[in-house]
Amino acid sequence: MTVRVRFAPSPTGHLHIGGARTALFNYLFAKKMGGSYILRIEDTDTSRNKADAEEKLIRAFRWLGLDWDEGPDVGGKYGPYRSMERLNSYQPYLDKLVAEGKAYPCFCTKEELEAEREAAQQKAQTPRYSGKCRHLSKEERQAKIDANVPHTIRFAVSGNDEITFQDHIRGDMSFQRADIEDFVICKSDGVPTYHFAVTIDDALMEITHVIRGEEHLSNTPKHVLLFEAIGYPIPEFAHIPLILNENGKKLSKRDETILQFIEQYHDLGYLPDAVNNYLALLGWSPGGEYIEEEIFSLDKLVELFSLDRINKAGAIFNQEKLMWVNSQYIKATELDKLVELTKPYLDEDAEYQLYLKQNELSGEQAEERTRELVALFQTAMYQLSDIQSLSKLFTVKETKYDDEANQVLQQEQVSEVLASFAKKIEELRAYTPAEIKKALKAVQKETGFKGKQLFMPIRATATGQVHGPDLNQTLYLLGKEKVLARIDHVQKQVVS
RNA sequence: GGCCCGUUGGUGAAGCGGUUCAACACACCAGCCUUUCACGCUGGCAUGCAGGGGUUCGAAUCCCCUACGGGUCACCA
Repeated sequence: MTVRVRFAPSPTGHLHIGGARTALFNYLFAKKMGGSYILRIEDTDTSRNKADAEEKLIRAFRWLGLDWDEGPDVGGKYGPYRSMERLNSYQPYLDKLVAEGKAYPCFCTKEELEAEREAAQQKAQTPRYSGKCRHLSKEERQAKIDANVPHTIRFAVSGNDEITFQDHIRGDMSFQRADIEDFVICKSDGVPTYHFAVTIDDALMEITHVIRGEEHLSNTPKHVLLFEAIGYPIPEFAHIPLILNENGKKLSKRDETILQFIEQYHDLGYLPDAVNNYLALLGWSPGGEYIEEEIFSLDKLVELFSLDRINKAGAIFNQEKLMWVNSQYIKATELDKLVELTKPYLDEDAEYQLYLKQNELSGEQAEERTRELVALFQTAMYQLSDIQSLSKLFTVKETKYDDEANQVLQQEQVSEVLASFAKKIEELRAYTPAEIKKALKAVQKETGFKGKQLFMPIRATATGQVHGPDLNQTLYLLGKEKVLARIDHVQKQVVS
């Protein structure tokens, strides 16, 4: 049997990290098993569908590199891959279930149902459908249908036994049939509900494994019932634990304490494999010899993945760890590639553009400067967009001296070191990192100060901070004029 | 509230009845490297595995109860 899995989102907005992680697990499993990974759009909630949502979803997935074998845009033998284009597939099953008495029309209005629900809740009872339309006589039914009374179709759940199924992650699951109400499988506008659409779709598309979020665990008995009713084999299930926010709650799309859309990570300069890598580790971990590693390429993840190593408990999303994973990928990226990826952030940065202009850098020189910057900050970037704040070190006109810097500038050797250094760089025939290094050496010789006593005053003076990238390179990129001006400023203002 | 699911450090997690079982990673702290900084490296960080009962010669690992957390109870998916 060939494995066939699917990710079946509804097109209601951006792809979020939970969906991406579910899709990733499906993808990894399919690839690992040599099976097919299918993208299917469940758009039966016509009122909530957003026009460009599918397009955004697809763009985000393409960026992540989770390509599907069958889907709305690439087609496939089991198409179409949008529920609303599959209406013809659902109808015969609906008719059959009604004809067999396994489903029936329900004429209750939303208002009636709502009232019943509220009444039940007031009495602290579990709200559930009364089943009143189930017992309508043939004649009553026909009369209402002839009178065009709007109706839904409900699935008739009867019996007292248990519904059981196997979950790859949780083991044996069982639910009481009596606890499941007669649920709606077709809405009054003739569109099937999600429950009906997914099961028919999964059945007809010959899906072998349903890997989805834990929020669907309690829906699963309904699906099992439907598979049985239409006489199709029941797929295997794997309900993966939820991704939680830092308060341990299920992510809500309105939750703004956390960046939860893939697009946001794209925009901030995350590398797709870093996102995949981190997401894979949320709720899953490789066993065996790889247990002490954390960085895995997509191919490696495919190789290592298995459903039984998925955790049971929900996982709190930790943005810091994602950032760290991303930084590992940035460090491992070849400079040429990294420059290419980072350049857009500098291109859109007004301050950097101004800096290039003021330093009369254009064309190849500008490219070279960009490259130098990226190289300098490669180990400091956690996100590619960090280049914008990092590069302020060079582009900002007036530097602010922070407390630590001011403290350094109180030291008594500062004035002497600065004076010597200013003189030395004035004498330089070329203002390059290599020459600056020599000048620093010369200052050491002349003043006798070295190490922190030598470098700190200069770094603090030139940048206003005591932390930063390589000093030679920093001084070089700052430009001679700026460095001299700041030395002058410090000599006059801060010291004394 | 009913029904499900879960509970190892701040976070992700390893562990799947017994030779250090409380790995590893993020974060944090300390030190080293670097004539400065960062990267990196090294070390520290749960006397205990939600709590209480069992089972067993022996339990984080099996069973039960309690507590807590989460999911779900729509003509949403």
